[in-house]
Amino acid sequence: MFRSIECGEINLQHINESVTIAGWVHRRRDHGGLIFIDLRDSKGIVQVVINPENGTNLHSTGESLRNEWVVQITGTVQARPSGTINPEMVTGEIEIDAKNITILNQSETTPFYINDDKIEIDELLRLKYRYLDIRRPKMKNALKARHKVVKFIRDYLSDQGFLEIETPILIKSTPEGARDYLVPSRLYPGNFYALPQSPQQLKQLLMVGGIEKYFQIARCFRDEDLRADRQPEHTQLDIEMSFIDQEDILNLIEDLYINIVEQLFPNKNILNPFPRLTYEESMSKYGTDKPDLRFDLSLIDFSEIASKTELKVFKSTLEQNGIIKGFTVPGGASLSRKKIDSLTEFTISKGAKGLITIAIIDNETNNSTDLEMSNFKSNISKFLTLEQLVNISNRANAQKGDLIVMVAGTKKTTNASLSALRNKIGTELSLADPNMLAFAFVVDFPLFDFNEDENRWDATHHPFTMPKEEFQDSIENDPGSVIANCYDLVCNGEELASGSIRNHNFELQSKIFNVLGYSDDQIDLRFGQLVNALKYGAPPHGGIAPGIDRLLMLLTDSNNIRDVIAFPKTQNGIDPLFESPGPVDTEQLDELNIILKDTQELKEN
RNA sequence: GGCCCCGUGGUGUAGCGGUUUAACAUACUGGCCUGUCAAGCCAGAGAUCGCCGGUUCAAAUCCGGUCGGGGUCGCCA
Repeated sequence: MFRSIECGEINLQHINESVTIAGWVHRRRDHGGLIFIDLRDSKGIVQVVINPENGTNLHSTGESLRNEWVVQITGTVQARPSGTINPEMVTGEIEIDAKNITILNQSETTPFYINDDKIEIDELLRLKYRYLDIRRPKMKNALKARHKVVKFIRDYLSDQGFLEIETPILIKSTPEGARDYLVPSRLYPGNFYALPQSPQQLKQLLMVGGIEKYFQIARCFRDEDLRADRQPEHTQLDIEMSFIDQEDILNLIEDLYINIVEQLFPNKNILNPFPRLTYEESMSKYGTDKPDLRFDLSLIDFSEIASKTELKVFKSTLEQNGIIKGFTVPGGASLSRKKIDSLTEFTISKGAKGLITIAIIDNETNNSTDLEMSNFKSNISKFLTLEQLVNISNRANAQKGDLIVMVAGTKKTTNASLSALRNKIGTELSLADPNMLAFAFVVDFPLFDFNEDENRWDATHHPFTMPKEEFQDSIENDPGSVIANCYDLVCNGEELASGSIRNHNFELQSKIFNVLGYSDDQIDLRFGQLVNALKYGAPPHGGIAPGIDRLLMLLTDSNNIRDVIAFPKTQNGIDPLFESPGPVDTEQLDELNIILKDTQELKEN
């Protein structure tokens, strides 16, 4: 027996018991006589006292100990003398009177503090020594939380009759959407496997296979540029069900997520039930399909009022089919000139041409509720009449002391920049309750998206999404108008899940492929297996795929995805611990029939 | 590929043209110390300031390039 109990579990009930514990030296306090060791294992920390009266050898071993050495200690649990109880520690009422210490392993001085995670360490260093980083409470807690969530999901779905089924990691490249990671085939020179971007087609094939309720904690691979919330391999809860409609899936996810939060993260608040808004509503009210609903600041369309002014910006925007939108920042009139400038700069960086601001000053010269010219401080006030300014503030529902911000431009950039500005202001004015998880469903996405660059229709979600029944006749003659049985789960401005009801009918699926401009050969090459399967009694089915990493980010208050992944990659796709990707032996390449381009040439490209 | 921010002892920061032999905290090494818990006190070692080039009498400090990290736009069905 290596140990009889774990450090964090010892309490007053164990007084006078002899225990053997093992762990890492978290901290050492050497008083010359008494030596205190805080010993840490995965369950917690306990104080060990090394008393010189218990033997010279024991004491000199105690003196030699250093942080992060691994030791096994046998001793007696005793109550701490009065006045020395540490209320900050879970085990602060007791300590271990050491009788024997065995050094199991020594440690070099670690490259960063293990026993203090208040100091932010350079992330590259943390990743290079990830095994040490994981010893720190923040990472350990994130990984524990992750385990709990995944276990909860497995139990929950399993109880409801879902089967967890693994799908291959080596599949075929279906060049569309994200860039595939490729794996060369040894047995078939010149041919490649691809790592799945998601098990999409496989889970639909499982439905044709009669599984009816499938899930998987699935790894998904996409060779695209990374962000704070994106990794080249991320984990999805992949779900697919047969004989269900959209409501069944939304209800399932809503209930699952409410239970995860309520049972595992009771300090978090949620909106119950989850608000549902259509894509159209979300875009018009928040300028995005993944709104942060922890605060209001909803967008207002000023195009109508703007059309009645002589302001050049407004006129030219409207002439070019653009829009004028904005929102009211409560109390924003007191923001400094410098602050306003930085918000303007931010908005421009998100694609806007500029930012119009109208502050409604609460001045002493005008005590009445009626506003006069002196109440308006704005970069456009000299181009507008008092009546127009009052109309705008009425439309914006703005009071004295508030600030109205506006952007004029194309629908796309106006919404995008205002949405980003809304999030920024929400954060900076602390409008969002940090313990709130504002889950919401966004539904009724368009089926197709016009790709201006390539002058063709793209699938908004993916090509297997089913259009709503009432739009099925317009698929070919008015693709842009077609609304899909497609839905997202969003939370605090993050997209957490995406799903749809799929086409189980071969003819309908073919029509959609036609609109997307696929030739029969392309359909056969990329989707042949799925399209064929639809011909053999495919049941009505649909599903959803929530991102596990992003959910964990929100649940653990992490601000990037790497903090909830044990061994993540940097923004450039590097693993600093393994130094991957790395070169391979010529023999390995030979077996794969691969010849590298000249290294000089590789560098230049 | 574009834009923005960052790079100074092991770690986290300060210094932002000239008494700086680059400062502080902490970690580290040694000594003292029997009730600490971020133990304390004393002493010591440790960075040519990511790299290259330029401006200057003088560069950690200014400029250009480059490498690395982060954020973001493009991209991510």
